[in-house]
Amino acid sequence: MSRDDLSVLQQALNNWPEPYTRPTGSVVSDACRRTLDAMPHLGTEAAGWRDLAGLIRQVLIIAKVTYAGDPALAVPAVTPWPTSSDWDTMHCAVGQIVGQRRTVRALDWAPHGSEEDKGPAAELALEQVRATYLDANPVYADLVVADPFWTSAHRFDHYRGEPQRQAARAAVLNDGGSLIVALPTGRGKTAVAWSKALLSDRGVTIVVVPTVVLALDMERRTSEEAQLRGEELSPLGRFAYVGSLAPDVKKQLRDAVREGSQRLLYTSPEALVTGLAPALLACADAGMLQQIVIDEAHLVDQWGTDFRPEFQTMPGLIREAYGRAPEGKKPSVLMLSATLAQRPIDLLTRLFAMGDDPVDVVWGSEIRTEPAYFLNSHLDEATRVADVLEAVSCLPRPLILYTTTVADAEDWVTRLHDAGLARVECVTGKSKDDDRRTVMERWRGYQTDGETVPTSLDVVVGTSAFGLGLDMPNVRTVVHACLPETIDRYYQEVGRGGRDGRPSVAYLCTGPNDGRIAVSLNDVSMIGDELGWQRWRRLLQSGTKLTALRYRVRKSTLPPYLVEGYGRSAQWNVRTLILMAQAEIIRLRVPTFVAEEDLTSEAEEEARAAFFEQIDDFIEFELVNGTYQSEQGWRAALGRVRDDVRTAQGAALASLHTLVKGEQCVGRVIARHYRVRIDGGSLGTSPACRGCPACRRAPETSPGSHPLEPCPSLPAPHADADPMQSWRSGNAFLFAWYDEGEDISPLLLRFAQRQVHVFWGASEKTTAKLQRAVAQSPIIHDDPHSMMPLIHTYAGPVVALLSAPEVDMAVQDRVRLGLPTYIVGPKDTPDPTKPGWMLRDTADSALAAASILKGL
DNA sequence: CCAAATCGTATCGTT
Repeated sequence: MSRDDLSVLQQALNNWPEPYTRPTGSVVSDACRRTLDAMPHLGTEAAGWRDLAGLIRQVLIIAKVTYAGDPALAVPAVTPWPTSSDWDTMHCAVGQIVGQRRTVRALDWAPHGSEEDKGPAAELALEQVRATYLDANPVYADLVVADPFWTSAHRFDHYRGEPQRQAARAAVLNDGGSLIVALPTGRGKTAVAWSKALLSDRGVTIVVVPTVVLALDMERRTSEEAQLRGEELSPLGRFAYVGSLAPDVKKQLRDAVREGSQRLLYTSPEALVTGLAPALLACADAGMLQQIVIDEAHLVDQWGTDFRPEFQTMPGLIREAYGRAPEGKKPSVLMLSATLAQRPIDLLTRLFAMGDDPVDVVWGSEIRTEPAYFLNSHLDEATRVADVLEAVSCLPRPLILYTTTVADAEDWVTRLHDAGLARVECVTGKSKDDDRRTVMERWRGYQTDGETVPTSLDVVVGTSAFGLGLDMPNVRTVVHACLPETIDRYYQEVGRGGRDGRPSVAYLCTGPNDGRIAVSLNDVSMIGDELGWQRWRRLLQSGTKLTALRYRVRKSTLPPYLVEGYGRSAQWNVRTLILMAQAEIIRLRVPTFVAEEDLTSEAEEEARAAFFEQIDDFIEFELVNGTYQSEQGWRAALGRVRDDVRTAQGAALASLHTLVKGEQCVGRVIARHYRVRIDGGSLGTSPACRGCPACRRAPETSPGSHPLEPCPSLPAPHADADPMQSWRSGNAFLFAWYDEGEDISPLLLRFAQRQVHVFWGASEKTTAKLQRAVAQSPIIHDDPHSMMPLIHTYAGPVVALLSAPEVDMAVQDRVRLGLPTYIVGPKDTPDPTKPGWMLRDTADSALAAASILKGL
């Protein structure tokens, strides 16, 4: 990708200050392209000497690591180009000035941290930074062959690895249950979320995303997909329901959801529980609500508790929809995230359990292998500033500089400008939507519509506002000039680098005041015992009891200790109820209008009008059990929730302090945070580390950057999941035998039609044919040669096709475990457990294929 | 008093 870097760039340098056009067909790196984009603006507001020096340095190192040798470029030695001492600070060596030019060579440089400046650790540090410049595409592990349903839904021939395969299977097999899927970024979770919708020809899938930008981005992708398949997935051709839409468009979208013709719709939690709620319920009533997807599901915990409560009132609406949907047409709930730790898993498991079934988890969690970590902590702010400036100057672009506060981000932009870096902009929560979009386009060098534009930014300084849904694969460096308040935030921000699978650098450089800011942000504001109890009593007293366990209360209810309502009081009531829902004292529900009996139609109309007038102020819940009555029990339960939150938050900050010390491997500390326990089982995340201070000091102890790929197991189907059960007459297996030469495809088809999804031992051609025949029912091809064939573990029904008159070991094991199995084999298959006997004579359930076909 | 973002609907009926 960098073949012509040096010749092209040298030409451009020779031409300067005259404009230069790169020959068509030349192949240059991203860094070279950026240099060419910057050069005409050198000396103006748009490009400074340090921008050019940083980019030229990057081009030289790319050439060095890609082709070896010690390449040089002849660079103008006149203002505004860097002076000799400027090049020095940029870790570049210069030659004598000849004819107003001098040669420049790049020297290796790595952020210096706790490891020795010399010796093997320092050498490793340089090597790990060098790897970031290597201009070569990563070698991916073998692709996994697609299941027939995956090909049918998406036309993909392969999965992006084992975790995606298991996630996709679980999502499509999920029938009215709640499922949490941990899948790393870049493993194609969008396709996983779409499968159910694209496989069927009816039903509505609502995808809840945290921001409008994401909703619009996904709308674009969905439109493209719909166009490509020539299918109408929305009567309006719209897929995002956001506040800024015109009222009539919103109405049409609601109507489309109501009648079930909107196949896919992206929206926010707020819109879901307000504007869309009635349409959603009507859709569920009609049995057309197929699936609700919660994208970035960790935010239910991270944002739901004290920032955007709708993330946690949302399950109330979903539960309502679930309850109303006819039996057999219950909506499935799919929660997706790349970064799930114990606390969010616990919370999602509690809040999103519908009906009596527990929430299932498919654990494909992986640690990113791209970053090499560098750490440094300064006791003095001035040295930190100098250190960060050096890192931002010398590390490869595109680069993100994270701070915690908005003021720091803005200060850094000024500081970098003053230092000669002009291709720098800032994105914080204060930035306007337009500005954010412009920054992305100028930084990436192409617009949302794919149109290429010149790059005019290499560095973005941001707070945590910069990142959600960030679509930029080739970020090479992430620098933190702060101490993030949780390891989740740190890991998420580090993970913005190296999305293309190529190495990146993560440099965490803390200063003296960072600890204080981190602690204050780490503290989640929750209502206390005393005030909470008073609020709860008052809510209950002034509320309406709707049924034995169900209440409607008003958010605006004032607690006894307040005489005047200020805006925040209502918020605290909601927070109190949210905390109680976390404590499982109550379950939140959505306010619904129920007409009283024996009312005249006018009176009912009036009641309805009054209800909708106040609906914003209403919140409904049901009591999970009677413990609310005891103040002691209430306090204890809420205390536990608060403790849980505080403990989790505290641990998430403590992990970061552990990191900063540099004594433990960064990859291991992160992996440890993403290890969870559920139902007594433990779900681990394999540690991985391309490099960090601890591993550089003791490389022999490093977990290395090739972790085991996870192969999550599929959840067991919930009750009554085998519609063929009667054919096994209570036994684990049915033996369906056929005569020599008999065509068994009608039998397999019958199994598929009766909702058996997993086929083992059949050829890919056979299962693909089955999928075409049943179309909407997912067919899973269980490959005997895959890492973990389903036949060994899957607790749902499996059709096992014998290739010879002989029961394979895997099938025997399955039968021994008592797992539901339909063995299809030749008539003369012997019983492996009774020498001399035929299976058709010994099996409790054995039938000829022909008689099964007749009976079905 | 340190960061993060979103949002306003609805209606009838019965084996």
